[in-house]
Amino acid sequence: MADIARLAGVSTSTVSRALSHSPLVNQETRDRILDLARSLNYTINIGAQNLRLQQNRTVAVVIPIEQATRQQLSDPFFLSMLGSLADALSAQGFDILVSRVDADEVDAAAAPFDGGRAIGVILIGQGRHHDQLNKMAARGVPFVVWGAQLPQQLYTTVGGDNVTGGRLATERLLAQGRRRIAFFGDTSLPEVEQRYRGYVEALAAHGLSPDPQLHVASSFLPESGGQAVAELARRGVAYDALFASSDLLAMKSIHAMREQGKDIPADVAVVGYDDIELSSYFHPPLTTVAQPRDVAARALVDALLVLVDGRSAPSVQLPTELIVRASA
Amino acid sequence: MADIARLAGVSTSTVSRALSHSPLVNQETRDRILDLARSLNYTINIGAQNLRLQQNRTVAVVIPIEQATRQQLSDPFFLSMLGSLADALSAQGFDILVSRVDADEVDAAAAPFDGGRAIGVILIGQGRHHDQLNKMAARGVPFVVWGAQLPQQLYTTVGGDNVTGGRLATERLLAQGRRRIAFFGDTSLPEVEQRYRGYVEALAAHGLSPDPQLHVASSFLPESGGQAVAELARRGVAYDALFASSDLLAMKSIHAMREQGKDIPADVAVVGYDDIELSSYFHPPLTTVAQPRDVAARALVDALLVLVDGRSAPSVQLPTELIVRASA
DNA sequence: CTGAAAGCGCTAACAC
DNA sequence: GTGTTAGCGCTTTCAG
Repeated sequence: MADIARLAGVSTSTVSRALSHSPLVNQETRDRILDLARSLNYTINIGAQNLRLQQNRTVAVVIPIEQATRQQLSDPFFLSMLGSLADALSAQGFDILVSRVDADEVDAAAAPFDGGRAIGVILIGQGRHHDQLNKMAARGVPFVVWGAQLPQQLYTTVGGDNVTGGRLATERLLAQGRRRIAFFGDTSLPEVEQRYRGYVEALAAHGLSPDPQLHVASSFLPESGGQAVAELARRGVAYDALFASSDLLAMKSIHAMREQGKDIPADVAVVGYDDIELSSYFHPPLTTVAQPRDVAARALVDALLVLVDGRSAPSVQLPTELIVRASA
Repeated sequence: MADIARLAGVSTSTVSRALSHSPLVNQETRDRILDLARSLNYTINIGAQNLRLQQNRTVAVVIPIEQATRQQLSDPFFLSMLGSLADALSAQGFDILVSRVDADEVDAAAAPFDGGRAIGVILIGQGRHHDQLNKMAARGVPFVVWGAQLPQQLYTTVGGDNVTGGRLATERLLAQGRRRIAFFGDTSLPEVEQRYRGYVEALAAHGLSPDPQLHVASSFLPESGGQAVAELARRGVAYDALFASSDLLAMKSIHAMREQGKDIPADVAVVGYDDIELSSYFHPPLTTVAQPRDVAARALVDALLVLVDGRSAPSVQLPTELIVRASA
């Protein structure tokens, strides 16, 4: 900026004003300065500007990962949520700082805020440490999380209606005459737990009670699907349907079942969760519960901005929809 | 920091030194200050620190998208590359600023650097505007791109060996006795063009010349696979194999062909490209060309750091590998 | 319409 | 071992 000032024969104040299109500065001077800036590929140093203005147009997007299992950022659902968030945030002129934290230390997600790097944090996924998030909220970190709404929650969540989602999925399978419905999913995660609740509700509505033998607490590991299918085989339990807590898990499980010679959906009908893009191209095309990613992303951003504004933002539960395809 | 200084009864200099674990400051004072900082959830304001230190630990990761088609950030390959980059950059202590630019204005990728937000830029995908990238390089923007190496290139690329990849894929199909091999891909993209070259080379080695009727310049649109398959049908061309320039495209195409009653691989053998995670779970499991994402991510980061250091970084071409599965 | 000066939060000589 | 001071790049009163 000093360079430009010198070249234009004005002070840095004038350059600053010109660059911010202040009407105070002479039209001609302004044009000269803007031209100069353009030709030098000059851009305002945002760090310094932020410092001076005490403002910030950066939002941190944080993804909790299972450190223990060294899981890669790989579930297409999370990734596409990131894409939708990128859209929503860019549209509002925010920069996006992406980071990952250990799912067992989600409170580390506050770092970009504490360090003044971001005005707030969006967490894609809630992990199992509700208490850590509550503490973060208590000490005033503005953040919202994509996840389930829990009792005594001090923070704002945006999430799908997991109970209904689980119920819809299970009802679909029941409607097809299936009675031995396996459930794959780690119920220590609140979202999965709620989907499981929907599953139990649907069973109950048909006078059935869940068979614990049919529940495999498969985690989000690379090999999870295969392992879960193998586990059922080891237990020697019969099943004619599967409700998997994510599409990725459903696809891996279908692959494993196919290797056991099972036909999908004839032998085992399958419903997944998330409606990732590839679900419709999978074979058989996957029946699944759709979560509205774009709406969710906008809701997350809106809620965060409300929080940053010092107001309180209510949690949002978005409707889920059963997408019926060939797998069930 | 001033608050802590006051509470600790010292000057901000001492606080600054204590926080950076300087041995200059008295052990006892230091512990008192660190405790205080912890209890206040204080973290250094990195913006201010960067300003003062004239340093920066942020790298911009930029993804070119086809604005015209409003394409979402959806190809799992790009997303998982982002994941690998996040790993590689975090490991080196860098923050990641993610943004998307219009593929027709890739030079906008320089913005985070120009604005002092990032020390350099990693572009995931090269787009079709080689010239814009060359100009960016010429004016000293430190950046590396995941993409193809081109003649007269002033910038650094890291990419797979696309020609070999294309050759391997095509050879596999030829080895299975296929002779009418369709190629789906937008050859205006350098990487795809090179894969096409490998395809042509492999054909030539078998005394075949490429039939232009078999080439569909399908873009990376959501519906691309279906459209490409429909286009072949419209042209009335017979084919017994398909080489798709991405796994996503391959999967969509397989889905479309299956709807036409074709059996994969009996009627049409298919090879994809990228080896995304779901390829092995697809039905049939996809034969594809693997690109080493983790190695690539590390190479991209390493090259960028060399550039930031003011040295010049050679382009890197990583080996590709044919992963044989059931689809071909 | 423009410039001088102060200060955002931080660090590093330099002094003591 | 600690404090004083200046300054990173920017904006904005306040004076002209």
